[in-house]
Amino acid sequence: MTTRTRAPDAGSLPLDQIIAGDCIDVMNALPECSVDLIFADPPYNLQLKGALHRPDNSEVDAVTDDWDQFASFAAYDRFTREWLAAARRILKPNGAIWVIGSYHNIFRVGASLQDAGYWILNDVVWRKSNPMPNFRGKRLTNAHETMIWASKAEGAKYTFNYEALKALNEGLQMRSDWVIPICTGHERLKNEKGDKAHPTQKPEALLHRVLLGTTNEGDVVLDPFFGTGTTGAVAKMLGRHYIGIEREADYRKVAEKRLAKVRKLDKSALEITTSKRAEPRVPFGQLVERGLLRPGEVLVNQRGQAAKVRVDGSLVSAEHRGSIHQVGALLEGAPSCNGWTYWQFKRDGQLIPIDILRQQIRTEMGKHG
Amino acid sequence: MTTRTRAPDAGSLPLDQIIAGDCIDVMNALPECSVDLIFADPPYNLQLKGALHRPDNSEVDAVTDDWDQFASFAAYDRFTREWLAAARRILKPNGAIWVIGSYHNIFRVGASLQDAGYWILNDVVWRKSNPMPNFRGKRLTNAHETMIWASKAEGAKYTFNYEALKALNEGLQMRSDWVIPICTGHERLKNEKGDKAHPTQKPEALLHRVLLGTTNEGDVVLDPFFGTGTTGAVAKMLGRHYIGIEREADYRKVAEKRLAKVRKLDKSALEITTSKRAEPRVPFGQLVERGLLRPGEVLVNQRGQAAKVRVDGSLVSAEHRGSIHQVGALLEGAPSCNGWTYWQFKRDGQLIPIDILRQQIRTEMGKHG
DNA sequence: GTCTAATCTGAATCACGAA
DNA sequence: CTTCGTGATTCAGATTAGA
Repeated sequence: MTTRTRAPDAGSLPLDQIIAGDCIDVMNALPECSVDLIFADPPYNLQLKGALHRPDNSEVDAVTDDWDQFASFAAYDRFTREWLAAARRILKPNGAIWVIGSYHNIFRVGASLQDAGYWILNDVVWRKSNPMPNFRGKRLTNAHETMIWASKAEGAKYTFNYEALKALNEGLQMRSDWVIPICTGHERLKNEKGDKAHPTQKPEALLHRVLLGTTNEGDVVLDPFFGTGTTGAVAKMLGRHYIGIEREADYRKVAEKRLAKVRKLDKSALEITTSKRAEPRVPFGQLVERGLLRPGEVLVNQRGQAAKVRVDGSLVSAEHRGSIHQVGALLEGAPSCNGWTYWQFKRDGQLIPIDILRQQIRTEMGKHG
Repeated sequence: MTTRTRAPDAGSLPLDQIIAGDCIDVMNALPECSVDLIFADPPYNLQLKGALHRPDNSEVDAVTDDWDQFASFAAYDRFTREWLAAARRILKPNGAIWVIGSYHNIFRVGASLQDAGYWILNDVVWRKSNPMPNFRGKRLTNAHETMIWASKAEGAKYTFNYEALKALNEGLQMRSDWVIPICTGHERLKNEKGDKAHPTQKPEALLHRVLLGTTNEGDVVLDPFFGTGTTGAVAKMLGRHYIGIEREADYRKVAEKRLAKVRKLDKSALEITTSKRAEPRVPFGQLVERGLLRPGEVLVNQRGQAAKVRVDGSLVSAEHRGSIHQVGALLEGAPSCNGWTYWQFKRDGQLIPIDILRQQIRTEMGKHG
């Protein structure tokens, strides 16, 4: 494995290498119809303004790198259309592309994909199990990113390993929403100073699922925004060839080092057993939203004390207000209380524990909560 | 409640009604800057080809209605830009919009929203607990739809009931991924023949969360693609005004019947948990004026550092002077500090947070109007 | 060493009213 | 329009420090 310092001659394919340079120039120098899959994590164009502090006054280390700065939506669109066109030229007729983004850029990317002639197969939601909260309480926690999976054209015979993904999902068809933690801990690459080497390193689990599901062993996977090489690392591990393109020398250096350590897995090791998930948490408010309890309805405890359900899923008793757990604890003078087993509601003259309703919701959610 | 057969005169706002007609014409006839929220479920432009059968050979009842047919992406974009512009004109400056869609149309809608000057606040994923499987095994189960929440412009003061949504999620910040079942069972409206009255009826739980989180009681909510009136039903229940626009007489008829049955929830059920931000401001000096704290009295922080209260409500420590917030920030070397939660005073040997005194004043203010 | 508590951090379009 | 002061606001998980 070596890093090339200039684009390769047309006709040859620089397998398992990182190529230095602008991805549009480099892709334009590669032979057409030669690549099986492209995975792209382009700049998101975040348009951040001032600094942001956590409630404890620490400062959030935001993405303020030059490569994420664009003068306007029009400039971002131009850039997007150019790299998407270059990518489409080098894709084999039955090749496919994945692009990941957030609400800042993904709508522009998706529209440009369609305009360029790609055919969208699915959009996939990466649901983060541990996202950064919204510290100021001004919006919803931005807890997901979106990936678009598209074939080169309508009617193309793209690769889809249906059974492999089904096995990965405990025998159930793989859905379009994937729960995966963000990249932290040992997996997160550090530079010499001990800081994160790249501000937006993606988890290997994400690429694992993408490559397992939409490429075959020996396929060529190209990543035009290679960064620290997650795509290459997972490709190598899974026995796929990779081609990385990266402008920044610092990122290339980290990626080279990373890739040198990766070994291809043997087939038996690729089969993973997934641990059984804990029962999904059901917020009490969902019973109200779903009409299982009416706002204004009265719950009672064992001693006959009553509390009224409010429209936001909080309770009000004669003296207290709060969650089902808080009001229960206050009525009992206890430090805590499991509201699910504490409260009952009335149906047809019968008192029924509200936990019955939670079980009902969990059944509906199946394994996908 | 009556159905109007033509657009209303400019200047008047037809509250709690369903208006017959094309949504662009009708919106253009409404007064500008008059609506608090728009919820839109536009045609998805599904581009379905042949019939689809389940493994048991039964046929899937697909969306093949005329209103979902567009000649091209360009035609769909034209339509989208027009209704988004009409919608933006009638929005109040601090109004907001929600649009729901799937990967077929949502990228075009999102890009058009941004181009029209709307400012995206979040994209929200509706994760279906019970989606239709992919019968052919050719793609991932399409298990979600995407909603975009956007303000009329960057910097606008949109409505966001942070604490109410947090309560609905049992005390945790509401995330951008919502697990809600699709609309089935008794909630799913049927026509005279017993078939579903509308092919894409949305669940009330979805609208419950949207309206609770981003409107206030008495707000005006407009739905330009009203269908069978889910937006109106939830709005009425939650004490919001609705305006529905719908072209198809069959849908209007079903919606009229549905809305006639809906009752507004009673006042106590409608109360939501509110943010401290909404509470009246209490200057620290009032504690001194009212004799809750004596001038000369000493406050201490967690680390035992002291500061003396002066007659004008300012503090003096060994090295700093200023407001409770300024002295706290200086002692911590922090960019800011909430003095109310930072300082404590002593009573009967006990250390008590000064915020208790502010709450006391607020309670008194409440009693006196 | 072992268990517990404190600390740190992640693609973030993150305040607002008075003067 | 800008400037200024008040004061509201976080979840999961990994790592480090302490008992």
